[in-house]
Amino acid sequence: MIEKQKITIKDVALRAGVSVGTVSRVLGQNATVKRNILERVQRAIAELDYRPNLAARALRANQVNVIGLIVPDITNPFFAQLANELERLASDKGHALILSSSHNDAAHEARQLAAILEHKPRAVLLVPADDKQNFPLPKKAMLLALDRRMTGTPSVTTDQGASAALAVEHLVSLGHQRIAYIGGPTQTVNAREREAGFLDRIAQLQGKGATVTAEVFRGKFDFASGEQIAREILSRPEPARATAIAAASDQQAIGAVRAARDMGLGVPQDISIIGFDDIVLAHLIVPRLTTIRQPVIEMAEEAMGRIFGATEFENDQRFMGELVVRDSTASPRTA
Amino acid sequence: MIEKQKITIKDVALRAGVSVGTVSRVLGQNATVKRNILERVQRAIAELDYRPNLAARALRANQVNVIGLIVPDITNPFFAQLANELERLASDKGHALILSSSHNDAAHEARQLAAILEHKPRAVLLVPADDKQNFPLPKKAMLLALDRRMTGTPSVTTDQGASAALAVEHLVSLGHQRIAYIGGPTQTVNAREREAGFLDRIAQLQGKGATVTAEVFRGKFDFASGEQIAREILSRPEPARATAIAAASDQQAIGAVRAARDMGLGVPQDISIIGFDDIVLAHLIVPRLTTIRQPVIEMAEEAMGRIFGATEFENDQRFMGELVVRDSTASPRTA
DNA sequence: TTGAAAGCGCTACCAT
DNA sequence: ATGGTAGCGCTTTCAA
Repeated sequence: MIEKQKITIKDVALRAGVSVGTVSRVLGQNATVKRNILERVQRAIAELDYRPNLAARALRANQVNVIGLIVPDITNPFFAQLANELERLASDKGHALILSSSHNDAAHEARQLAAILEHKPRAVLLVPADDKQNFPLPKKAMLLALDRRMTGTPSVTTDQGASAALAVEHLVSLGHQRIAYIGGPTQTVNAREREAGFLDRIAQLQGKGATVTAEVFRGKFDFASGEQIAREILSRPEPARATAIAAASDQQAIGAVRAARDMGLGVPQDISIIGFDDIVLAHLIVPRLTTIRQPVIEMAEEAMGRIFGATEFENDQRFMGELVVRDSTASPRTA
Repeated sequence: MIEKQKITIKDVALRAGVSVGTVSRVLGQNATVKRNILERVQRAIAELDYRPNLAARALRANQVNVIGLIVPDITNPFFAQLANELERLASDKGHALILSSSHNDAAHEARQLAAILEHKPRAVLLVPADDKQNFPLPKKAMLLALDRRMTGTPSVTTDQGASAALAVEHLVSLGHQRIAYIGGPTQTVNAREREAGFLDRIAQLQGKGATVTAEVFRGKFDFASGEQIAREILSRPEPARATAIAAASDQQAIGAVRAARDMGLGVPQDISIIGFDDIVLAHLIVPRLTTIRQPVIEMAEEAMGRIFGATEFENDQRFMGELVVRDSTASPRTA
């Protein structure tokens, strides 16, 4: 144990033979300080191993080098990856990341946000549980919705509908005509937008004379939901059964793969399965999962770029998803 | 946008017709305040919706209601689950969680720790990348090693060796005699302790006349490492090939399952595979993974219990792992 | 039991 | 360009 930090700006000023104001100026950006004084102060700082007291700065500036992040569930691999990228970028900028989970509960989320706001963060990144904000927006602290849009708040997201349409195109190009869609909880915008985008594209193709049909099932975004719903889908008698399952998340898709295997069905021989997100696990499971990739890194960089003002973008920035074809989709046997 | 918070203790004092000192006393624990005054102040607080300024408190107390958490990698499902539990418990106690990732880099970890310490957290929980601490310990801030032991620092961990031995017992009881062990990176204590515990139990059984043997391979804790090493193990000609693979992490084990399947080998018919950790995914993959569960929730509760002083434990608290038998292990065909 | 006031460490303003 | 100093909001003495 070394002894507690107690070196203040005063000690530095004393050693450098200048006033505290001068030391503060050296510390700050716009150092209008003479060269020799500057060096003297910097030497004193180094020699004393002086670290500025963040609490004092926070009190003075009413702002602290912290970024808040609220995700629905950090054990969701997609959000873990997002948090990972954000932490890395924040750390590069000398900012700490305060993490909390809303568990997809809007009331809890509001409480978490209020708690984080009391720490006077530079900004708060929120993956909203509900797209209709149910809390007063902070004036000074910057709030940015991430991955899911929220009314009245700027956002950085993937275009859910257009991305989901890619799944339709892939399956149809493979020859699938009966598709089951496993949607997410309808209170999340993303679940709704993905579903709408999916169905719209189906309808569009039908309008062009295609014989494709889609049936919608809904659950949560997690593994268990996907497994359970897929079991229901696959227990139908063969001729009427869907030949492909499109899921609103990779977790659901992985659950669906498990259900198929449990029921003795081969993926993709007996049933094609496509996910959404492209979590790391997607290319590690058996079979490797075809999915729609959300550009996590780009989204994280865009969000941080906005916070640190390096960029001046429109309020709602949407990225495009990308189809990643792997081994869980193929043409239906009867095609 | 509502307007910025500006209600201070002064406003409350004014409205309640008391001094700021009295308001502060009401706010604190040991409120030696007359009943009617107390109520008056509390009413003023409620009416004004006063929230104490955390930065000012932090400056005064040199301490803030924040818990630091440094994990090697938040995208590792085990650490995500740990972070999730910790965040929940911290939130219950009115503390925020500052998260950062060391990426298993001791130097980076030291920097992250220093950065977090500057925020004057109530405590820092560390899953150390290296068991030999390479940074000065803070005096006042409480440092607690979690999941992995570290010399000179109190810790809350699972007994790695004894838990790994459970895997040996399970496989041997199934009749396996040639076992391959996929270890983790030897710079982490847990990898070493698991491996040592595993091999010690093997040696012990050999001493009793058992014909069991183990061969050790080493990689990282991740999916890819497990897959790659399993591929090597399984590419040996059949008679000499191991009939069971024990991995140092569930991620490795899942990678191994993928390798086996890719090579046309059935799990557990052709090869038994057992993991370590019991991440959520373990019971969702195909086949459901037999593994050794680490008691994440208990560990998180123990850690938080110590931080909040509810408990007075020995310096190094070790929990026992638990064998969870699922579908990825069976008797070898030749047994 | 309550009020008054010092002071935590820092930044920014006003003098010089 | 530099020094001196007020004051951010709070807790905790010290008096009364």
